[in-house]
Amino acid sequence: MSRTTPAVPSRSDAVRNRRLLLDAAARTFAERGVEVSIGEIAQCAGVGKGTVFRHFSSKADLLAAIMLGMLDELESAGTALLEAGDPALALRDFMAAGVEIFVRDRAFCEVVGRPSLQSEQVREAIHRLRDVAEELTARARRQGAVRPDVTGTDVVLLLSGIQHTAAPLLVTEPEAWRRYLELAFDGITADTRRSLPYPPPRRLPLASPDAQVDG
Amino acid sequence: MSRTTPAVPSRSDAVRNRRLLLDAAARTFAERGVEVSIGEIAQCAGVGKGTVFRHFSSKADLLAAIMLGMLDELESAGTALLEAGDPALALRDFMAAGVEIFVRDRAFCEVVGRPSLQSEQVREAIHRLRDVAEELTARARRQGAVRPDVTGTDVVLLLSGIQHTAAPLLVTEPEAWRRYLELAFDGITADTRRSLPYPPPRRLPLASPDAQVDG
DNA sequence: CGCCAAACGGACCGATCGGTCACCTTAGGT
DNA sequence: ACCTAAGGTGACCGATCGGTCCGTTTGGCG
Repeated sequence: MSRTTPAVPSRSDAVRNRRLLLDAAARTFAERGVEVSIGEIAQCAGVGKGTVFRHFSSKADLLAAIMLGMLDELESAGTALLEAGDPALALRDFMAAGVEIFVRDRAFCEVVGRPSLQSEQVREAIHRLRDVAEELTARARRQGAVRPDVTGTDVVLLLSGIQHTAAPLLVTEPEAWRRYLELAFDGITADTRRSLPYPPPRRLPLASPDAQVDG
Repeated sequence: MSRTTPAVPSRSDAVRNRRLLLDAAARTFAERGVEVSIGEIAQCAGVGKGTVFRHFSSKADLLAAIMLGMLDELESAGTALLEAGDPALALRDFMAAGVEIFVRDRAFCEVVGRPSLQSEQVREAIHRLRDVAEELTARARRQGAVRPDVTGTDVVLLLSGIQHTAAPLLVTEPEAWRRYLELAFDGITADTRRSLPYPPPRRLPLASPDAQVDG
């Protein structure tokens, strides 16, 4: 039973500020994860902290609004791909679109990976996404392109797994996830064996030297 | 330049409390991640909060001590497997051991996945682990068991990826990671195709209904 | 036993966070 | 131009955290 503030206000300054807030929050959450403070988001949007809570009843509410937007977007992409000619390629494209969202958005990873951060609506959106993945997978399976025991749930779960595989490389090799998507896809498909499309990373990148525990 | 308190104190109560603290911290970190408070760890160990900081100069120091222990353990397991008869099986067993650590320890996942939580020693331990994985992989590759362009870095990165793939299923199906380990291993190996050893999950588990953002 | 350095413990500090509220500004209809 | 309700704002609150400090306890040696 999440308390949601009225969808879109009427006054012009209110709609403008709501837009600014959503943009700022999306950017900030994506870059630094769910731990960014409301104050920082407000400052980034150029409004006062109180304004945030006028538009969103809580931080979780703001976060959910943004997560829902991306989940719906991915679901739409998946639905569109159901009409594509090549079922296997469609499934692969869907997975690529999914991993790209994970890669670009740190908060997205955290929310998907931690159920305690998920509102009821987010959970429902994830399940809808699973359903679309199920259809895409079934279509590819009927064509014999994927192993018979691979499900849409597998596919959705793999999105997060692929992102986390490539995560340590993101700073130095932002496209490395393509390598692991290919590897996972090769694990999913039956007999297609081709060389990986991305060169192997030479080393684990040494990240920033600070070792703080706090956020 | 991490400030580390003297390894092991002399007085009997001090050694006992240090042991209690390490055990309590390992358990608590494993179950609830790096965000557990020092106060809670102290209470769980049956000592005062000040005692924690007598033994470890900071929370990061305590965390690093525990992470180092597990990293060293895994490295030893990998080194031992270098002597095993079947190189491919040895690599697979190493990966299984690695994923099991990830699965059992939430803080371990968080530290490996977030460089800002890694002390210099932890980073070094991860690199040593990478080296061992490299040797294991090279051995399997020489035997023709893995694709020629798969590296030890790939293997280490996949450990985290596999864990995160199975993470949402952990509550209902604690052994599900074996399915994704097999899938990843099939992606790594050349032509070995066998049916997955774990049945596909029927649904995404619906987790606890709370949606708090705070720790 | 008696002593004292080492260890213990918890009140305390400063910082930070999400969220509230009472006061002020302003959009926009008349 | 004016009025009013909706919107904006930042000081403020309570909770929590990592870390400190100093008065108290205790292990173990002479």
